[in-house]
Amino acid sequence: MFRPVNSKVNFPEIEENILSFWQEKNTFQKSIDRRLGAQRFVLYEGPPTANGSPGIHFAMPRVLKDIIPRYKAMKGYYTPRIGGWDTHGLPVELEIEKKLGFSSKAQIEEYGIERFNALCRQSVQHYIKEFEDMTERIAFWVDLEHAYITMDNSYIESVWWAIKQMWDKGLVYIGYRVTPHCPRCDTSLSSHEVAQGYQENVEDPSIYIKFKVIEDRRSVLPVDKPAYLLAWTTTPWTLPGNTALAVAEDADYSVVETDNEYLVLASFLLDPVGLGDSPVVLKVEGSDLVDLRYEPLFNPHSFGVERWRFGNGSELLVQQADNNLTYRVIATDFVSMEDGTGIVHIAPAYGEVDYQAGQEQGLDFVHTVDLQGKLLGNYPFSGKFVKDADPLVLDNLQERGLLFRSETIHHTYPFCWRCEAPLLYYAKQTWYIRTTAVKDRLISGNAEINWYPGHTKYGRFGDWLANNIDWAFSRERYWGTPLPVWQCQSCGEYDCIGSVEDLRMKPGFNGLEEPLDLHRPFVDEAVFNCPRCGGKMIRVPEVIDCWFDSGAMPVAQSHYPFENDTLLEDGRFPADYICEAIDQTRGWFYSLHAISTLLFDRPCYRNVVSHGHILDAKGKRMSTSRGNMVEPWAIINKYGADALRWYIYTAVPMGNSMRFDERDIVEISRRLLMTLWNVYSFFVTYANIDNFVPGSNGAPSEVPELDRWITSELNQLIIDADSALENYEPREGAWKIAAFVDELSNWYVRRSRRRFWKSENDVDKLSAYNTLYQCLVTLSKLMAPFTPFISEEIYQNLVCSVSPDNPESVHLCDFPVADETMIDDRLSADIRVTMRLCSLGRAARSQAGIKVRQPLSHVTVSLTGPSEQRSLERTKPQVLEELNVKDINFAGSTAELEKPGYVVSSEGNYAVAVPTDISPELEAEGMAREIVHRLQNMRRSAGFDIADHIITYYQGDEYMKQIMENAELASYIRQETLSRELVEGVTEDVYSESFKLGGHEILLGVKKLE
RNA sequence: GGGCCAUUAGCUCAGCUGGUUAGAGCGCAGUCCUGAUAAGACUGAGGUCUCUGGUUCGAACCCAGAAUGGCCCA
Repeated sequence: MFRPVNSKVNFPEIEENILSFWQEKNTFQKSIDRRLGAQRFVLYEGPPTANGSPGIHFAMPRVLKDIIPRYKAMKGYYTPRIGGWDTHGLPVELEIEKKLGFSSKAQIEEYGIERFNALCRQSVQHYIKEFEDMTERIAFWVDLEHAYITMDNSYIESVWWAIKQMWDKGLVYIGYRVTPHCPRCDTSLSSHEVAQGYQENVEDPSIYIKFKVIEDRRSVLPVDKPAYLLAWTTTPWTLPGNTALAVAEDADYSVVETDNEYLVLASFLLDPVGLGDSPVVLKVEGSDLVDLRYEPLFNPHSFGVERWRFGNGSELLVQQADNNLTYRVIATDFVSMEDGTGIVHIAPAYGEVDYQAGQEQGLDFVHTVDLQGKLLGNYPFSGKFVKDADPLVLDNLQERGLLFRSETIHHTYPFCWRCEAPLLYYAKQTWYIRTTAVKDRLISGNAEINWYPGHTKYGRFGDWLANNIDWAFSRERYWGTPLPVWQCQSCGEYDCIGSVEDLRMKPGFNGLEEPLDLHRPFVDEAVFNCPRCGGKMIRVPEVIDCWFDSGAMPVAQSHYPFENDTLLEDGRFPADYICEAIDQTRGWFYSLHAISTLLFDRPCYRNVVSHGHILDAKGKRMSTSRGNMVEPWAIINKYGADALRWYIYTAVPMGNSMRFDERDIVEISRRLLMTLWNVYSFFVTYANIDNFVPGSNGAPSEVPELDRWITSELNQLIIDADSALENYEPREGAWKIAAFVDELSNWYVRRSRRRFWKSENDVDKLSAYNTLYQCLVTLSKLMAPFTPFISEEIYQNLVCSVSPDNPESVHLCDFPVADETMIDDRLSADIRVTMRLCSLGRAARSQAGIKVRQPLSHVTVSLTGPSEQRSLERTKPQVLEELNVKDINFAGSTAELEKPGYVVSSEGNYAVAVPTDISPELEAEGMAREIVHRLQNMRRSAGFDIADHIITYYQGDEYMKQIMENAELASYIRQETLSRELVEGVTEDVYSESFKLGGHEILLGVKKLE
């Protein structure tokens, strides 16, 4: 006996029970252990940032991650998978700052880094708990007990090791990076923060400045008067940092003559600049101006400021003082012809594109502003805040006759979202990793990776690699992996530390206390002696980019190489599969790839799925401020995790963004899960009545057609689902499964119902039971990776409850293997024709207004050709029954069908005609069926069990009496309604209802037999 | 401002290598079927395949540009 199943089902409740079952049986661990020794299939878990409560964005990648290893485990792979948590970084710090009401780094230092970091640690620990609950509830099977945590000492130590490897290869260096910097908070802002602080209509100076061309180098320009290049800027304070002027190579420039000088600017901009009426003495191309040299407005050497020059990558080399310093004109592709003069002032320290140009063209680099936004050196405006210095710069230039024009402009400018100080684009000292040194290998390694969707490979990711720049990986913050670099206070020597042991063994080491915590401020106390000069080595203040943390997980999760030193040989590296949202292309997908290539010269993942983001039902990005976040718990508690999982697999093609609409989940629950559940509950109900025991009897010599058909479909489904998952296309597999469930319910079961409830226990009935049983059990296995809960529930009851020899969980089963000999394409085609004709027949009936319950003598059909006619001949009984007709006639053409007395329905080359005249005999038969229908409903209303036998009472007019007394019809009615007899006269003590059927009154009563 | 992706019925999505009249589900209106079904069947209404050009005998599909939305960079 199977456990009885109610057709009413509460999925969340079932799922909770299954979760306890898995926990009790340790099923996840067993699913791994049973494959010990088999080939590994490795998932790398991209660690979620444990900051804030898990939203639906958290559930999505995890569901997509889960399905593949579950499938692989069933396919025989050994699939241990380790969870992980990203715990460092600015978002965590910001949350604590908010809590403490801080708005600057100074406040953090005042409060104490130790206390501050303790709060950060506490915060992520709190959230990890919430994330774990959600992970478990959606059945993402991953080892949370041994999850790697990026803030653990062992993790940090591996990260140090990785950095040291790169250091030893000469791939770590100090350079500058231009970042949006808040001079008041003394910190860089992330792009997200910058985006929050844009203000429109900000007033700024708009000035045109003259740069004097060096006489002996201006062969292209007339020489009788001094010549000036005219440039434009809205940030006069950056002018002391100017080291080049840029032109557009293919643009036209004009040389304009005024009283005592020549001015050079883009021809297109003569009018807007106010020189439209001045005589143009010469026209040149931008390329003609390239390499012209000009005098700096402010020679840094005259104002006590250092001059540097770009070397390799972002490296900067100090330059000798030069009182005759000149700069040159360069060509770049970012010179705008929409405003300004077509000649762009370049200050590599104060702009991203400026900086890049500096790097690419080996320009000079002059830094004239400190981190608080005050000008350095001994300029007339030194010590002033940049915005206050602007007018003084203008005065100075005016005095020297170098200011052509000065006005104001209103534009959009970014401000600090916390303190509203104007942000400065500012080159800061930053530690770099020279990823460009392995650029070719990054690109060739990418060729070995399979991307889903495929376009990302040479699109978004490939482009990113092709334009690779060195990785600025240091951060001037507190809660992060400390950069393991120490510097000598005396001679400036640097040393990189690759392990805790390494540090402790340093001569003169002191200061790292137990219990060990490698975070600031504790690590900052570690000091040792300089190997070169014996001076005191102290750690540099930076921590590292948390993307480096997560990108180092292939080694750091195993504390490699301090433990697990066979990692690279034993199959745990590289990963077979990783999966995250598309924004990780330049995030984790890149940091993994870069670090792996730098350390091991090879990629660390073979297959990567990048999925799109979840948007709200209107297609807008979800955000707390918009108030359109979807709370995953609410969805799960209402519909269950299986429904949510299925939705995530099927809603959109991989990589597209997904509009989340709760109504779609409702539909999945109803259309797929409930349909499946009802098939299952139907099976159990009748199987229990008949005491069906699975596999109790061999197949009948001739397997009935319907059973062969659904078995054929089932085996095809196995192939389809298998290949879909093999190809990382869960959506394809899910669709095929859904289509099968639909066929199973709405054709196989619908057509087979009578076989299950007929009273004889013949081979046909047994075949039906065996077939439906096979379908349900196989489905539970096929669906196990997709919908682990309902699969388990069905498997437990259908398999475990009756045969304890089988694996104790569906997740410990092998993935089904198709028996291709059972696939019968001809039969599939036959049934397709049958379904089509039944559909048309029903349509024709509907048009004619004749209920299906009313038998008809025949239908006439027209088909494409002889093969389809043979199809129909083979499945004729199905059509007769489904359409409730006595016979089928064939017509040569559709035209033949259209004769009087028929209603035709057609589609393509198919047509079905039903006759509209109905004989009294057929009408009586129809009436009998009508009565059966009413009695069945009454049985249900009266609360009888399906198998209860009854006595039926009736009272009606002469016509009704004739029907009830007609031997054949009465026998039919008795059989259908399990009535022992039909008795005329309805007594008070029975359940009764009256009906008017086809103009005839009848009162019916039913009474259960004891 | 640049790159990638998307845009097909009121909604969510299919639509193969360019080839007959562009499909499904939901929703809506109606009819029917049903002792597994909270389901199902049938009919109907609903389409400028985002727009504008181009290529082609033929374009939802290929090309160019634009718009809108998303992501990533500036």
